[in-house]
Amino acid sequence: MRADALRNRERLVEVAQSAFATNGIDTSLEEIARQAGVGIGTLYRRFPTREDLIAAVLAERYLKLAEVALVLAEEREDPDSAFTEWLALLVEHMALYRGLSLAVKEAMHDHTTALGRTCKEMMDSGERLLTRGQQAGAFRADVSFLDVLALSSGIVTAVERRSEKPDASDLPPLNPYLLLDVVLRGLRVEDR
Amino acid sequence: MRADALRNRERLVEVAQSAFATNGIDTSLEEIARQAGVGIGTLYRRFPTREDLIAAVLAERYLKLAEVALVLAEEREDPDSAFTEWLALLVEHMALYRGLSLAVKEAMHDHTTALGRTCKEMMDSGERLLTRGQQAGAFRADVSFLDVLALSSGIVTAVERRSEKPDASDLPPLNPYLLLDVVLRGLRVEDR
DNA sequence: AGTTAAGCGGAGGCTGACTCCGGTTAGCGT
DNA sequence: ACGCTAACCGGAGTCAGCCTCCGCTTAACT
Repeated sequence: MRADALRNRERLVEVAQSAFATNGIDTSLEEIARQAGVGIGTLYRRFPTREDLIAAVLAERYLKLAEVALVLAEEREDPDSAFTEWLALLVEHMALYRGLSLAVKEAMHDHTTALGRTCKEMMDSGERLLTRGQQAGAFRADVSFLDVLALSSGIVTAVERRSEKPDASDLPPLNPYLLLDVVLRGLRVEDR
Repeated sequence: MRADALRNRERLVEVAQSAFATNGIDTSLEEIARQAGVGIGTLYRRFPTREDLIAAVLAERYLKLAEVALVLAEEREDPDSAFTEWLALLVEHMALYRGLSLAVKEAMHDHTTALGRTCKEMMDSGERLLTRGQQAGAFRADVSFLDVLALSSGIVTAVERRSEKPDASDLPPLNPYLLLDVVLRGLRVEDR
C-alpha cells in the first residue's frame, strides 16, 4: 500500500469517527470525503460500502470489548455479574453514535459484511459469557445471545431517539441502565 | 371536500397499505402515487409527510387497539394478564409492516406529528393498563410505559431483520413471544 | 531518470424527496 | 342547462445523496 493511500485511509477513518459522533452514522459520505480533503472516489475505493467504513472506525473498540469479555470470564467467579457488566459496556458502545445500534443489529445477522465479520469475534466472546451464565444456572437457557443483543439494541435506539428531542420537558428521562436491568431480570432464572 | 379528491385520497391509502405490506414502510412515495394512478403532487397535497400517510393507513387499527385496551381493563380482573395480552397485540401490530416499529418509536416521543397524535389515544389506553398493573403490585413502578414500548419496538425490529434473511440456516428462529416473555418477566415484581 | 502500477478525484448517472404553477373540473348558483 | 370559480390535478423541475467510471497523477522501484 502506497504511503499516500495509507495517509488518506487514516485521515478518512479519523474524520468519519468525529463525523459519526456529531452527526450520527448516516452522515453523508461526500461530506466525510470533503472534510478529509479527498475525492469521493477515493473514499469508495477504500471503503466500498458504508459498513466497511463503520467497521474500520469501530475495529479497535471491538477488540477491546472481546478482550474484556475474556478477562471477565476468567477473573470473575460470578457468571451473572460478569455478563451483566459486559452487557452494560456493549450498550454504552452502541450508544456512541446515533444509528450505530441499528447497524450493529443488522450486521449481527450477516457475517458476510465487513461490519458483521468485525464484530463476530466480539460477539463470540460475549456469547461465551452468556453460555457460562446459563450453564451455571443463572440465566434462562432458552434465550440466545442474539436475543439479548436484539433487546439491548432496542434499548439503545430508544434512548437515542429520546435524547434527540431537547424539548423532552414532561417525559421521564428513560434511563438505559433501568431498561437493561429489566431485561436482565427477565433473563435470570427465577426461583420463586 | 370534492368527490374526486376523496376518491383519490381513499385510493392512495388503499395502495399505500398494500405497498407497505409488501415493500415495507419506506416504499417510494412516487411508486405509491403511480400505483394509485395519481400524480405525485396529489399525494403530497393530501399527505404532506410520509408520517401523515402512515397515520392514515393505521388509523382504524389504532382505534381498535385503544378499544381492546379499554375492554381488557374492564373485563379482566387480573391486571397482569390484561397488560400481557395487550402488549402482544401491540407487538403483532408493529410487526405488520417492515420499518413500522421504528416509525412508531419515533412518533411516541413527538405528539406534534400526525402519526404521534394518531397513536396517542392508543398509547394512553395502554398506559392505563400498565398503571393498573403497577398499582395492583404486579409490575415494577419505576418503569414507564414508554420504556416498555421501547423494548417492544426493539423486539419487533430484531424479528424483522431476521425474517429478511432467508438463509437463516444455522440461526435460531428468534421468537418475538419469547423476547416479550423475557421483558414481561423482568417487568414483574419479584417475590423472591 | 525512466517506468509503471497504484492511486486520485470529480464529472456524471441514478433514485427518491419535495415544490410549484399552469391547466382542469366538480359542484354550486342562477 | 349553463357558466363560474375555487378546489383540485399532475408532472416538470430542483435538490441531495449514492455510487461508478475513467483519464490524469505520482510514489516507489530499478
